[in-house]
Amino acid sequence: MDINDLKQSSKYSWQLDPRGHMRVPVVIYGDYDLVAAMDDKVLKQATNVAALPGIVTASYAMPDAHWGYGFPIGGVAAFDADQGGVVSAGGVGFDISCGVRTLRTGLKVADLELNKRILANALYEEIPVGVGSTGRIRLDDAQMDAMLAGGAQWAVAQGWGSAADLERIEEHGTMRDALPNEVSARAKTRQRSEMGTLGSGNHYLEIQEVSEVYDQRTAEVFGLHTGDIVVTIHCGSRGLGHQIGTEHLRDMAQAAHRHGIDLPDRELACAPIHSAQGRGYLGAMRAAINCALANREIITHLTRQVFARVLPDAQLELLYDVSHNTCKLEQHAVNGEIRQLYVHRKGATRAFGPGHPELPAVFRDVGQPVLIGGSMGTASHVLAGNAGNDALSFASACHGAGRSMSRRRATKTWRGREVIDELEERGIIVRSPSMRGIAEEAPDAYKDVDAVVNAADRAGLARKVARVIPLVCIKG
DNA sequence: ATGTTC
Repeated sequence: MDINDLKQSSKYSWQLDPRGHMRVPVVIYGDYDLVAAMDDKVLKQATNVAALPGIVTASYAMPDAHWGYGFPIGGVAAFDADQGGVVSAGGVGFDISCGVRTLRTGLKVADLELNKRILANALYEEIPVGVGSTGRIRLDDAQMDAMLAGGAQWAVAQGWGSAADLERIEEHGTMRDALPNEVSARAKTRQRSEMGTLGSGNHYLEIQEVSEVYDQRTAEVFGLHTGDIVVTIHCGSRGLGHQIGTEHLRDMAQAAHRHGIDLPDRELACAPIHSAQGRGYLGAMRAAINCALANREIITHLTRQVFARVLPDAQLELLYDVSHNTCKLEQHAVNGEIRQLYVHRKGATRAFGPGHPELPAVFRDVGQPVLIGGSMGTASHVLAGNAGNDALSFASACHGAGRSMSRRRATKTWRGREVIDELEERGIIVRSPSMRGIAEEAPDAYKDVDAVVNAADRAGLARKVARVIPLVCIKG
């Protein structure tokens, strides 16, 4: 984008003041190079979001932002229901509650040396991955509704997970106020056999090594040390979330006029929070959040079974589980006044700072773990929510590296096999059913995750704690 | 992201 259109509001933020239909400014976080390299559509889409009814403070874009459906991916926007505020299916995205969880293993790099390939093969064997993949679990109607209401707590109660994990999951494992009855039969049918599956696209399961620690005190609280082996799982709500997104985008676009909402872009389809349609979407979306939380818990269970067989000394303990495609009702201070706001984070991670009452006691002093997944073959990062970020981004940070090249262009640029061979030479084992998927996900189709994370850190959104590098990647 | 143009 032409960065000259923006005024630099701090060393790592850029602002567009309200004009035209905008009700609030746009604020984009990043250094000069990151913001200048962003597609024009990021600014256009963030500007459109700034025009939606009931938006509060600003329409934000994180340092990894790129253009998406309606809202930018990497977008954060909060709405006040009592001031005509809206909820937007496009503001959450198709992969509802897509997110990341990281597990500590108690292993060091040397423990993996002999078994790395065996482990990679066993994980690839046991964890269903790829488009349309199904698992061994089948849910009947009653079980489906219980899952959609209970999330990871439900999974644990079924024996697929560990009760100790629950406090280390956002919402303590269960998204409240989910409405399974608002989820269509078609969405439920699509999900019936997909519990405990990774999916495709940018989803993955990685075995990683902690390569650097930046914040010793926080890393100690998180239980991370240089040379530690961790497992990170990135996936979402599979066919169910996608179906809910598809249906509600369509319905919201059709009904916007009836609600008196003038959409600057049809893709920004939304409905008043105080409307049957808004309530219906929120209920279904929360059910999809539970689906994603249950899904990641089940995949964790499968992962533990594989480790128990291959490396019985390992103890997989959850560090934390974060979602980065959600709309959540949260309390935020706006100009000194506490307000209840519906915060959309689309490709943005919640990053509650120290002392936040939602956090489990273990993180109370240091802030929430903010898990940033890199692209395949590159580093990932663990950050911690910063005091004061409430005023910067409704306590949000980036979610990953962010694409810099379209999937289509990536498939014309790389062959999957070559990408895998190159990674293999660097000691990274990749297993995937889709060579096209691998080409789409080639490391260079993404921004530099280290630059993105540095910008988030320096902008004050979240602070760097540790960097991890991949050893094994099971890719969708 | 996605039973990958339902």
